Amino acid sequence: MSPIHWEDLYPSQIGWSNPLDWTLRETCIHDKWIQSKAMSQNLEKTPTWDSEAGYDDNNNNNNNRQIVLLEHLKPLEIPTLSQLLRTGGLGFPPGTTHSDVEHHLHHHHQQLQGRHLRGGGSDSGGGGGQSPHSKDLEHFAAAQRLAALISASNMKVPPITLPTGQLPMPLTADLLWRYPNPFMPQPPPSPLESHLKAHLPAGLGHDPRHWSREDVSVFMRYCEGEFDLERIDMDKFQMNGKALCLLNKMDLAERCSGAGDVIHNILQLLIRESSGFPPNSPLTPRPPGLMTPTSPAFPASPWPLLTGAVSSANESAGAGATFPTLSHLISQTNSVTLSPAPSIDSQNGGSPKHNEALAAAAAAAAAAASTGITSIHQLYPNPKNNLSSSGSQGQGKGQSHSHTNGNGRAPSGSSSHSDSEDSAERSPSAMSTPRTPTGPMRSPRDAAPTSSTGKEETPELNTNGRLLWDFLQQLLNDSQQRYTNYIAWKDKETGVFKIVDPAGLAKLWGIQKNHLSMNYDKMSRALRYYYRVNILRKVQGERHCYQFLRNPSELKSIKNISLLRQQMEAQAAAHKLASQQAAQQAALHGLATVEEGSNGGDGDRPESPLQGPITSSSSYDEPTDLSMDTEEKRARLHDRYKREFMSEQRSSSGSSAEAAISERDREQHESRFHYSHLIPQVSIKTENF
DNA sequence: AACCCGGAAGAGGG
DNA sequence: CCCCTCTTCCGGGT
Repeated sequence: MSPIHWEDLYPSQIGWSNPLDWTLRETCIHDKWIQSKAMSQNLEKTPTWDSEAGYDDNNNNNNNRQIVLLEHLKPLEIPTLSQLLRTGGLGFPPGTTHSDVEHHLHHHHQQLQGRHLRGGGSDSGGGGGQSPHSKDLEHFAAAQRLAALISASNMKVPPITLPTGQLPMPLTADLLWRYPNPFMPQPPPSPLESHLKAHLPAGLGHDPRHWSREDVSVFMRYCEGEFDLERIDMDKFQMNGKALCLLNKMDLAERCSGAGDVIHNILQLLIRESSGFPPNSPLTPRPPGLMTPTSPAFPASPWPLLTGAVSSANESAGAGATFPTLSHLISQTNSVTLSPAPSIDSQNGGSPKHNEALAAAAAAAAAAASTGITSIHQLYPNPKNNLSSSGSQGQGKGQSHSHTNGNGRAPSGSSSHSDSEDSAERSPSAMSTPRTPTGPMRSPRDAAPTSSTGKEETPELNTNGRLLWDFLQQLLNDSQQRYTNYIAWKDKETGVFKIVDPAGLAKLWGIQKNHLSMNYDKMSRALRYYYRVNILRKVQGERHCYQFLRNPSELKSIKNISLLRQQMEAQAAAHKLASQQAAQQAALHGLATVEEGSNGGDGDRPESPLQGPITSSSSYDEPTDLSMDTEEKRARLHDRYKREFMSEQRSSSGSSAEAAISERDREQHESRFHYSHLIPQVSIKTENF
């Protein structure tokens, strides 16, 4: 049918190189070739990769070429690997496992090469695709097509740095394996796991991340003996469990060549095993799996997180090579419904057994995934020995009380943290997986009726960390204080926080937004945009210190910031007029505004503040004004003011509604979340600097 | 040098 | 197509 005979094209264009080494173009050709054979009925259409469109290559800093995060995964459109395996979609008999496929591919690749070398390649033209040979190819192709499908969908995968040379294929089988399918159910605990658990030397906790240095030694010795490993140089393992867990396969291999693999796998098993189901991440619970660092098949964490988690910050390091994974931060707006089974999921559909298994698997995967993360973050945030002096403080507060004015249920508004959590947990991610007791969300706070149930009428925005302020809030209010090495409250009451690690935080943000070239400069620009809407302000004189001017609930209830901005600016305009008049008067009196000027021009609006900054309604003037160029800005404000006014009029209740909202908000939240000290706080400059 | 600051343009998603 | 929220650059200041 097709004028082009891919059969002919295939071998000549691609040759018989290792599919894992194919270039984009080769992959494309291959795909088409395969397509021409209509080999797979399960896969509707093969995406073409004839362009580099799939890559974010237009960037100047092309060292950031990447394949994107798994953000907008559309599960139902993508057959999962397991599904394909089940249905034979890959050409493998049902029951074939992930690693089976891998082995199969490898094995046959070798055979293919051999055959080709022996001249067998020629049969591609005549075989019509049914020879064992082409069958083999189909297997390759299937894997690749799956990969292509995955990438073709909006699915985003962890950022990876690609070599600068020729373009690699979009998602080679290799990649596919490395970045396991998110929906691939985690296998049940293997016998090995059980064995491990049962046979660990006494005194060794099951969670390696909690091991002390001595524990690590004990463990290494144990492994040495138990698994008959070559001798391990203990000097190279003078570290605690957390550190040990941060070593990736390669790190381990360096330290104990032969045993590295084994050690790594064991650790991964243990981690997975021991970390039941950590609480949801502060941010978007992400689809399970994709980044599970504990994937049995590829224990090497997909995100090289482990490697550089610590130093990441400083190393402007190329691309995503090093930094803690934010996988759990990755949004899942479209929270992945356990992809595979449209038919299967839902509470009572299909065989309960299968259902259960799926759910469990998903949960397990999720757990596993967050596990890795947790481990990472745990390394940082250790509340004890951490710089996060403020962090610990925040922890106590944020976590337990500080907000819980209504005992019992977590007021959605009270603490930002509960907020975040709230948003995270209530997210549709409820996906097919019913909230089983083992669900990803069983944490202390969760024990209490989750706010998800009690979420008030206030339709709070569920931004899930996609907005910068939300992202920051969520990191700041992480119930486990995992990010205090990046950002921490200086004074939660007043909303003052410090970016401890600007570069690192920027990277996290970059990951979140999938702008891997994000840096502090850019991120801070975004922060600065918040000044004018009174979401943030800079704490004068202190580096990397900012202050939230609105509590999270308030923020969340703001439908869109621009509205807020308009509102603010309108107020500002009004206020400005007033203050100008006042100023004039003052000037007349010779009082002037010395105060204001002295304070770095920021004027901290000491004026209005009586009621606290948050008082959106009563307003205080705009932060902007400081930055403003009077004239111009004023004009602009006026403009906006008018516009806003009009729009308000239009929106019927207009100002009153708005006022109502802010007022309600204040009522609801202010009591639990005061920024009331704002003013003093702000004006206070931490001297030690 | 490392922060800050905002303007300008434009990307990208909704 | 518009709007919003950044992202990316940038020139300038501290």
